[in-house]
Amino acid sequence: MPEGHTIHRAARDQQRIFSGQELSVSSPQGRFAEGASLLNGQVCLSVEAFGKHLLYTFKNSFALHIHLGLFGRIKKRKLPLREPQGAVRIRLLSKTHFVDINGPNICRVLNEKEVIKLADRIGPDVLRPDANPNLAFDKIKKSKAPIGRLIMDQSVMAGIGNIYRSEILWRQAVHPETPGKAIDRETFNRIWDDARALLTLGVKRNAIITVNNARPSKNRYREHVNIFAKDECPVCKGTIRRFEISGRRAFVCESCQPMVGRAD
DNA sequence: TTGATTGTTACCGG
DNA sequence: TCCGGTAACAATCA
Repeated sequence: MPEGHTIHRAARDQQRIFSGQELSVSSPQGRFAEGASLLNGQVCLSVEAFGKHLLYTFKNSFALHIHLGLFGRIKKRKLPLREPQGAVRIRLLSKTHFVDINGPNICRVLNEKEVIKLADRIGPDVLRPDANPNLAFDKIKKSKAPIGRLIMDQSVMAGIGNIYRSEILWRQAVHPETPGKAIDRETFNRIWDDARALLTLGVKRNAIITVNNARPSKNRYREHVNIFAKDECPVCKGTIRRFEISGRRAFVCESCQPMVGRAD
């Protein structure tokens, strides 16, 4: 489910309802009971996203670190409380709302030192205004790894997931197997700017939308994409090739995304 | 029951 | 030391 836009949207929503509030923190399945007890009754100072990582900072200087992985979900509801559904690892409750986090890959309490360490290993986040894209370009221009791997490597740049990867490179006419060192600054800027624009739209609409003029949302999470999991290129009508990058499926239109600067 | 999935990390060999 | 590959883990649904 989650790419960067999901986490940023969750952070935005929960910042609004939780910051400055004393939270009740519990672990319905008992699988995070020790962690929950460290945070229970504490005042939440902020809820922030770093790439796909979600960080709740509490007044007692501890922080809750969540990563949803491939399957995790965040559900935010107004009171009254409902029974937890499925694998709820942790439940956060204020006077007005509660949030259930199902099946996260990471759910743990960090001290201040560990928070710094976490922020350090995450690359510039396309959705954060304080991000420095130069850090990403410096790594890309030195790498012979394919650009399709690099833009999804969260230590190079943060926020892009498997769907946005194929979509952004198609929109910018860049072949995913182009070596990083063959990407010039102008091309990188287009990729970065498009990623920022698409993920920003994703936060706003709560959906992955990479086509222009997508229909208005229908109350329901819905994708509007060009080539991801599709067979035909919407522009040239050619066949979309399916292959893998680092074990994740990738899509390319060989005629709209010509390969340049292949290293040999 | 099986397989597929919008993700990350640890570990190992070259 | 730095890669790239593989396995493990997480939960849900068709």
